Amino acid sequence: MRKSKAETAETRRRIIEVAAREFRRSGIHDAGLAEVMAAAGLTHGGFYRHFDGKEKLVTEALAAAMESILERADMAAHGRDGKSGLEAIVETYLAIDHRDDRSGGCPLAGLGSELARADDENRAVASAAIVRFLKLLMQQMPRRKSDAAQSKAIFLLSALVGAITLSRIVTDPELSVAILRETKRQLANVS
Amino acid sequence: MRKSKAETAETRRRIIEVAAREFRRSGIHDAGLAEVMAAAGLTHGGFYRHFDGKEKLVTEALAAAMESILERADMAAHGRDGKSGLEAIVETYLAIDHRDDRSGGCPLAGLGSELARADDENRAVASAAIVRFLKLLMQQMPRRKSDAAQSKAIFLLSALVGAITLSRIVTDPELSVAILRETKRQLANVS
DNA sequence: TGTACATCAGTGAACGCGCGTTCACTGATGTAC
DNA sequence: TGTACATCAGTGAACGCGCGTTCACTGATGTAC
Repeated sequence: MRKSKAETAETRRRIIEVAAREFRRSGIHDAGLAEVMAAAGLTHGGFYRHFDGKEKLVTEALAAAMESILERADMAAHGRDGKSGLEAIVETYLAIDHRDDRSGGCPLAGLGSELARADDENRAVASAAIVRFLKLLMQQMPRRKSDAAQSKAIFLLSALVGAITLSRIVTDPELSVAILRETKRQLANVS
Repeated sequence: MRKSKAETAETRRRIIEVAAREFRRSGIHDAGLAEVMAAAGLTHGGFYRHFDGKEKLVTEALAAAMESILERADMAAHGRDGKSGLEAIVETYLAIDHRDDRSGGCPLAGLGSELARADDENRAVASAAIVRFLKLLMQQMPRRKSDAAQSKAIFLLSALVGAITLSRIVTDPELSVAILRETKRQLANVS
């Protein structure tokens, strides 16, 4: 049954990718290893050939999820048409598609309160991603190195994460879209 | 061992109060019933004399936690000195004390991503509280019944919830306080 | 290049633990007369 | 008001289930010569 090195690396990559989705979809605790391994097309027993334990997988999956979100925000900022980079990022982030795509969405929103209780290593990974997100936002601003730019970036990210979180909690569909729409509208004045 | 009706009601109330703290401290899933009951000075077996199951307790605890936060925001808005009602609420909410008090803090921040995955009943309870929070914020505004007021209230709440969540995730203490400070600063311009 | 052996990815059963839930029991409270 | 019985809050043991982890085993890959 032994697999080639290339296949092993590919399998490991696939487990991380699948886990990143499952953790965001069901929460870190509620996504079981057997479930993740099955989604990767494997049985649960083989998990420990790739990772030392669930926590290690969480760390890698979190990093991968943040990477993909940052990439998406970066692409939005560059592929804009007429809009400013900030507007493009905000519109992408506060899209209904993002609200409805828990599995593929931003981990800061999808796992926010769980991350706040995570161990130092996972919080450090999330922290690094937050810093990169803030830098990405600042790069879209005219006076990008000023304290004011950092202040605005922090504010923006807080509003983005809070709005997606609230829009997912709320049971009234109209209020849910209003949260996204009005947060977008107000942020247009800020940036 | 039977207790008087008054004692029974008091015990039930205490279980809810303790649970509201434990759920926020450890997360809904990670706070066990035995742990909650022990914190209430009881053994776990008696739990089912008061509630049909864990989910029912979660609903009541969530309602109680939201109630207490709304009350605190309301008090802040009234007990202000010189500041506007909005400023007072924002300062109370974005205080370092609030960031550090997960057990007693706002459930929207402390349980946000878990609530987004909760069942309809619990999301409905959270929703009702969100609506009340928005109304409370709108009451502090000059043109309190306008669409613009609702828009600002939504924006404010998103930023508040997002900022506390992020400030709890971040491992760099300076960045953590900066998130609270700068969100406060930017909100001063909005309101 | 070919061969013999070691390595190790993956399987599936089993283990151990924690947690929600159930249950028989106790004895004080509540109620019917 | 007093008495006899029913009710039920709380206890602590036990159950059942899910989940993370371990383990013996298989057989293909990698490596030493």
